[in-house]
Amino acid sequence: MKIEPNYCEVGSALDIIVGKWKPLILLTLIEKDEPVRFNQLHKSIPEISQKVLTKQLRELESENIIMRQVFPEVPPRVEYSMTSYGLTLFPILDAMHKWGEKHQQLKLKDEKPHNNIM
Amino acid sequence: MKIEPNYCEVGSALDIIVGKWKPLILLTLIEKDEPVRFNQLHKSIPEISQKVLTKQLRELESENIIMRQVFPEVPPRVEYSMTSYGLTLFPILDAMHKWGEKHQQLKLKDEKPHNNIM
DNA sequence: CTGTATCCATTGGGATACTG
DNA sequence: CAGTATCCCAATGGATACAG
Repeated sequence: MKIEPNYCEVGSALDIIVGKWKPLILLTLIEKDEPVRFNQLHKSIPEISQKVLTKQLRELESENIIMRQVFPEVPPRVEYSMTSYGLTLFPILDAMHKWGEKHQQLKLKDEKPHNNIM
Repeated sequence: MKIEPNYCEVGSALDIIVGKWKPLILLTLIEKDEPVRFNQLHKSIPEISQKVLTKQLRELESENIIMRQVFPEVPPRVEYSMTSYGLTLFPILDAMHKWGEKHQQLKLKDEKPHNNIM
């Protein structure tokens, strides 16, 4: 284990990923593997409000994790996609995903069968 | 890439790690590799207030990521250590650390040499 | 030494309505 | 379609003082 807390860089990755919907946004973009329109993104994650979706996209964009392409058409079209730099985050997302899967399964296993009356 | 956004578990890992000082706390405990007293922890991370340190420790403990051992002595002694479950987070922290290192170095490279007058 | 208890400022995110 | 603009709330974290 060669991690030096006093020279810790974990924060920089975390800062980028953290945001209630950012992992989901990133995973969606990674999975589709092609530019995705704003509205598609919103449909993939309906629980998020437009304001927040826009904000998190802007933040990811400003970190150069995702790309925003505007097509001067009517109606307007804006497409988002991962940058190659953004894709370097994949090992992190993947590690978290794998961990989460296991963790979540354990949680489910621990749950009592729902045979309680009432 | 086998990540399904609609069945996304990334959040569960993230929820545990997120907290302004949690990564640092975890890395410290992992690095020392032995029980660490509250005060030692505080000295390792002096910028954190007692209140917040306590709170983040409590949260990690309630997720079973770290262990809290109280020794009924005077003056009181309380030692914290990683649980074996907590250690399963290591691949995630490690992935983030490696990414951060690279990322940070790039940032440093991009900086201008500080030879500007004033 | 290892905490609580208060009080406070900032932020993140949600609901809703409006716009080019 | 792809956003802004407001208003609002809850949660996070910081400063400080106190306690067993």
